[in-house]
Amino acid sequence: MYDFKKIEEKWQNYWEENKTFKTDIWDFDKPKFYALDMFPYPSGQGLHVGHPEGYTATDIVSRMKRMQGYNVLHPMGFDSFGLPAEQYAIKTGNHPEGFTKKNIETFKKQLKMLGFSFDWDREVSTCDPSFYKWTQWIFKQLYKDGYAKNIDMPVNWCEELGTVLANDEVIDGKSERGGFPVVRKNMKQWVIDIPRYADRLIEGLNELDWPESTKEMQKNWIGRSVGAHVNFKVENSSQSFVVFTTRPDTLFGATYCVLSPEHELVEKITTQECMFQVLNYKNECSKKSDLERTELNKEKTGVFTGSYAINPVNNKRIPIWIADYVLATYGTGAIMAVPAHDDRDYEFARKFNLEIIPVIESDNDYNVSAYTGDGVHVNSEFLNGLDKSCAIEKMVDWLVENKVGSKKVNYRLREWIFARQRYWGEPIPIVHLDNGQDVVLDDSELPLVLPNLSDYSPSKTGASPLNKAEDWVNVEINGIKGKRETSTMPGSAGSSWYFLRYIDPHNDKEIADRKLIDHWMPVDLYVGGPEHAVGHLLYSRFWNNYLYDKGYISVKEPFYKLRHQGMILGSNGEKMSKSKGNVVNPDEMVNQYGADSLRLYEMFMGPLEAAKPWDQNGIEGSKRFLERVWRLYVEENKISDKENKNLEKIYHQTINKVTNDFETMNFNTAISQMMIFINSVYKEEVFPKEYALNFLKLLNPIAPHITEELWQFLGNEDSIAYASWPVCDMSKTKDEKVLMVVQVNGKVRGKVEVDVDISKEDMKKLALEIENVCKYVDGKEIVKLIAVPPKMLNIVVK
RNA sequence: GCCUGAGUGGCGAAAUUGGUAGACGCACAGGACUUAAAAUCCUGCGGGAGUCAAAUCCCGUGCCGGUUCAAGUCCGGCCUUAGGCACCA
Repeated sequence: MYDFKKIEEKWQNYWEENKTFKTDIWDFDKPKFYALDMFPYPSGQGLHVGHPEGYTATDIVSRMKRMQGYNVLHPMGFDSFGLPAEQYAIKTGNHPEGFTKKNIETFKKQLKMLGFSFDWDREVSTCDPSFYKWTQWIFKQLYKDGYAKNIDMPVNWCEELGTVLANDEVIDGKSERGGFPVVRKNMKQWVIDIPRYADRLIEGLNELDWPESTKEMQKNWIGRSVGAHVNFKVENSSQSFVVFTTRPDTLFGATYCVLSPEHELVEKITTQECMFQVLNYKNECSKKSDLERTELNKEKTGVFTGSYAINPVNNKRIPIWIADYVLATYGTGAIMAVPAHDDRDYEFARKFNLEIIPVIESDNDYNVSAYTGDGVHVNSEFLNGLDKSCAIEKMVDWLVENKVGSKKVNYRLREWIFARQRYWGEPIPIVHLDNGQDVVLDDSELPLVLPNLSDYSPSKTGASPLNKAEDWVNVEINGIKGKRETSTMPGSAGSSWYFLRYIDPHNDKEIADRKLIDHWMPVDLYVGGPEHAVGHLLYSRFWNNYLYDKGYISVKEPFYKLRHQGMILGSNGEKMSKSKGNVVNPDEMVNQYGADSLRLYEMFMGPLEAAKPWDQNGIEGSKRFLERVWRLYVEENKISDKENKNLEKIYHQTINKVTNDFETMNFNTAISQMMIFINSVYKEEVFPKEYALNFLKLLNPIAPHITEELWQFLGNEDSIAYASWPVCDMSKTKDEKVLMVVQVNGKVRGKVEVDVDISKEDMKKLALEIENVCKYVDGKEIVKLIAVPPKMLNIVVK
């Protein structure tokens, strides 16, 4: 009987005791393979069934690579700073560390129960001071190089959470965690200047084996757009402002300008008569949250400043408005409006009766809409007759010549807001001295460890809970008093470089030994959810590129090959949630069917990246297959030293398909091939021992416990984990006879078994011996014969 | 609105370069074994026509059209759906 409980416990203990999966990190003789999972946040709920999906995928590849002679680094750790632990602390008054540690223990137990071949000696945890020492150290480098800055800026403020949020933590104007409203607020903030790496981060994508959709998402998130700056003078004033436009060629069609309400010039240029309404409008806008701004996006609003700008290209006098459809944070916070060729400007112009001048030829009705298509320029003096790209080029030349503008690239990507007003995060190693200077801590003072608190709750004013630790906050450096920075780093800090730490997790001199980094980076395979497509994966790439530039790493890009696992849905096809009662618990599944069955089922469900509904019968079917394998080996008495020619072909085909499918991560089809193989063996009297042994190796990456047990049952003393991967003899995968399909005019009319090396003439001859084929050919003229020897012959008749 | 994917039996899904659509599994039905049940094994399983049974024929990969001897696969135009972005000038 297949007693999975006994078997799984036995082998998990064996692996642990023998340190079977410990990586010999300094062994550079074998080729290396670094297989990485996105490490989990150790929540109080424990693992859900989605976790083992991605982890099994990397585990399969890792186990195969080990058998193929690679030195494999396959680590696991915990992204352990974060909000739930902090909220637990606020509620109970207990330190979040205890809660986090307990959760990590639960996670580890669950991960071990699933039989993953992690090297647990390399475990890292981002909240561990010996780890965050180096997070702080990297921050320090960024600070010294001017990438980390403490500046006054509008931020996403969440009142409920009492902290600022990064752009990717705000969804539809609400916080990603909790769904609380988020407003814009000006605050002194730590930011990291990621836009300076924007071009690098776009270019780097080219060399990566990543899903195209993820690359596309990153490109869109960075949002590079090429255009021009144009300088507009304010009439009867010494003031001027710069606008950013991607369409400098439409400058002759600019009929007004718009400044964002937050633009610094607004008060300076507004006339006395307009001042009241302008200030009023400004005030209204400042009160709007992001959510309201997007909700109100149906109707454009704005007010006239009373002033006029001079269009540099034709000295035309055009009104200056302010409107919140122009964003303060993008470009220069000011635009030239070309209502004839831009939908937003058109809408605004129609509402406020502003002039619309077409400068691109079309038969568009400007009473109905703007024309945003391409065409030849008109009403544009020296641009008339030119197409878009020529006109842009010529206009930019003109702007430069006349010193009123220049070419300019803008990015949608904003600075990375790198501070949270929270307790449970890495302290920022900065002291603000009373003399106004900021000082970064000396390396010898790292890690700067979090102080204990009795009350972890944030203050409503936005001050970090760390302010309450007065002994910790107040310091003196060289006789000058000062206060420590009290905001902490965001969750994405530690996760932006943890993959480097696995390489040398106990090193207290540097991030990791340089020789080890050189050997082991980049990560060869990285698997995680698509929800990290922009946040984590962009930040990590940025830090890695930066550390490369600093000479600490030898590769620019950290993750060579990336794959996402799709979400496992409830059996009703909806997202699993407690309220819907469709949650599947992995502990229960392991308890009922075993880890091997769960792993097998999750890999058999469908393509890794697809969203798939859970089917309770499916996991039973997977267990049934493992039981079938078990009986074949233990009860059927077919295994012997005899040969069996009948199995030769399918055996080699199976090695070939499983190896290729594991490599390309098509696990579902690899499994179906193994099922086909086992079905064939059942039909035979003799199962050659060599085949039996090698099949276990193929199945081992997916179902490691049962295969270890059967491996031992067949007389082996060592673990199967390092047995050499079977090699396929391609010459034996070919058939001698194949089924030839005979078509007449593209429709299948007959089938006949033929030799693989059949000639075209013989194909025709055999085809015309088939009665049903003759029925369609007789009495007609054969126009053409299309042969794909030996598989298919199509007879075209008239 | 824009950018990515995806749409194939009752269900999850297969299908190198265009070349037998539905492998493998689930569910279901019938049978064998059993006093009986479970387990296991065998058989069938897209729809329709046809037949005692078969042979055989027609239709069928979201919809409409096209290219081709041949289209799930390529091209054009839609529809639906998932994810991402969204007043980014």
